[in-house]
Amino acid sequence: MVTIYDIAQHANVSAMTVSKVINNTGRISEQTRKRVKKVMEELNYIPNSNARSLVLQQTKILSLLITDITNPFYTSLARGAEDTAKRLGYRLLFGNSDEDYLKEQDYVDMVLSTRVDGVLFAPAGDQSLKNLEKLMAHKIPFVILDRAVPGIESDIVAGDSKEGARKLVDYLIELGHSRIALVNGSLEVSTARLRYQGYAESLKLQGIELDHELIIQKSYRDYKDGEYLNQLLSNPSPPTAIFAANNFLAVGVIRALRERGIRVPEDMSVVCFDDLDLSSALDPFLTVASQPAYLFGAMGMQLLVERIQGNSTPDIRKIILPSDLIIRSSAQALTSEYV
Amino acid sequence: MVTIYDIAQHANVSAMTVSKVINNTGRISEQTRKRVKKVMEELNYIPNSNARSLVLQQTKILSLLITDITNPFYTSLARGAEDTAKRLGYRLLFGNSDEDYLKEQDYVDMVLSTRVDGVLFAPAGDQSLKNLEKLMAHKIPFVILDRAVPGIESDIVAGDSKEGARKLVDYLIELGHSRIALVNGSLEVSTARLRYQGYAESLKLQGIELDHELIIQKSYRDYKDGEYLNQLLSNPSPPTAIFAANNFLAVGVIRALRERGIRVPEDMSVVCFDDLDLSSALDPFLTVASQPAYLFGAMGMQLLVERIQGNSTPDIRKIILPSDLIIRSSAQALTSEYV
DNA sequence: TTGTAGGCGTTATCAT
DNA sequence: ATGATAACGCCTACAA
Repeated sequence: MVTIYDIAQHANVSAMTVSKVINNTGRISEQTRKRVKKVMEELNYIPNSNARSLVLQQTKILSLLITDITNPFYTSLARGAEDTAKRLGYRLLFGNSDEDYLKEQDYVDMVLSTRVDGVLFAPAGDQSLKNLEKLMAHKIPFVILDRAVPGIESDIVAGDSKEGARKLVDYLIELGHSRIALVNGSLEVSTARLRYQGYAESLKLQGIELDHELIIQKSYRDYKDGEYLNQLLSNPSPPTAIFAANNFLAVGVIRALRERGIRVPEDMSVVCFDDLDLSSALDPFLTVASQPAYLFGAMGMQLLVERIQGNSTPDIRKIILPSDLIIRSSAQALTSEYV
Repeated sequence: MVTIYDIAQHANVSAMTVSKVINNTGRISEQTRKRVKKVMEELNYIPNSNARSLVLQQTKILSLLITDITNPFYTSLARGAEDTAKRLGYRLLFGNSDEDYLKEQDYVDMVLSTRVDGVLFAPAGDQSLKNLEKLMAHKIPFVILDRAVPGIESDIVAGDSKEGARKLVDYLIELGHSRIALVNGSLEVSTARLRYQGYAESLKLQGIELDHELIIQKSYRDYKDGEYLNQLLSNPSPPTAIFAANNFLAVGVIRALRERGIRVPEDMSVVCFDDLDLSSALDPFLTVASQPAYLFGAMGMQLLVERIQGNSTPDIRKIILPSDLIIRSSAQALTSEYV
């Protein structure tokens, strides 16, 4: 491998001079600068950033931890993070936790050994607490994305889950629904709790009693199996609408409904959190509370880098991004016969 | 930061002994091993992989370069790559080229300075040649994904684009279509060329003359604007079916058709390469040639690591993965009135 | 079984 | 304007 010494030798200067040319630091004559640059070209020299990291005590590597790149929400988020990282001169290390805080832990160890300059962290859930604490113990700056973790005070970019849920449920109520089921993520996850709260508040404000029989807990990733629908449907007074707490769950719900011969929205209205991007472009069907996923990543990355580079320690910043109610056709007014 | 020396000191041994404990190398008494491990725990020691990389001359970092993580095809591919990399003990550096070989070049430079052990490379197109050559010049092993690049002989995992295209067009012909348009990617990209060839061959075998007026060139990413449809539709003998060379293009085609009040499949049949995953789960609409995207990533990663770790230099391996014709409802038989 | 010396490629500091 | 030296944290080779 060609090193800085090779360049130095070929250019008849010291390694130090080469280093200065590379980093535009210190004073060197235009003449030698030219000569050195020429040699670097000829020898195809590329500085070894590991060696650099070692002495500089910074890697210019950031890491992005999400639960599943396969979910369009995180996919856009990742894109925002990557674009911004690149723009700011950072490389991006990447990992999926699969909503599993143990996988997350492995990843945190990886990240620590890499000595990344910071982490963009979309936690699996409350159990991520110890993983985050580990990061703190090692003084690795991080910004939390999407899900707050009780016990952790840090910069965060999240959506307004409660408000979004409220909009969705309000909308269903406007359409005349009162038996509204909630297919939710695990309550170990802040967004699921908030979406539940929004759901409950909305019902309460409209004077609709909350029926725990209409509430299902899943993991955000468990969308294949629609078994839980049986519980909902066998209810003496079954729901006429379902609020799915995220896009995956909604897809699962709709598929399961169709398997049972239940049409959406004719027989059952369905709404959810998070959009489906391409799907929605193809077929504007799902009524959703859409979150600006790209911004989550982009702003999170921005905050992270600011914190890393900030000489002072500014106050903790919490950015709450609103969601948009996008009304399409998966929910419809309850026809009088059902009322 | 706590280093190997701190551990050594606290455990009353030399740094070397600690190193041996960490790497399970050389012989050390169970007693000191225990003691050292205990100290490492207490001090929260995590080895610095940069320092390690420097002396070992390997980083245990691989990189994945794709054109757009936002495309479900690459998203699944990325997932396969990540899972496999993790399983094999590698970290993954990540980048989007946006079908732009200049962005790709930036990324290659990044990758070189990181001294990654290898690269999983989904090229933007034929112009990626020089980027690949740069990798070769620096002796960085790589595996090409999805798109072959003329002039480069390397391990590759790709789909059978020609065959897939043929299946799709054969299917359309079976349905009675003969005026079949092709909305293709740039011919600077191997898959676009092969899909064109498959299209042409299929037509020829069925005795249908190829009409260049029915062929559109786009970039695989240009799917927003449906302007090109006008050319197709104003044809004196307009197409009754459209073969879109990838999922993005298909979405663009369908949206543009709908904007013009043209129904799919009633007024126009549409098929394409690559599936839409979640979309298709929600609404099995598009008839596609589906490629095993996850496998592209997983197998590619496997090949890459084998090449990196392989003591010998085995022959170049070319893996061609078949695509599946998935018949749904976006294409239908041509009714007699149009024949 | 354990330790010493030297080096991986770079840069900060301080001379010259 | 340029260079010598030491250091970043770790590991290989060799010695004890």
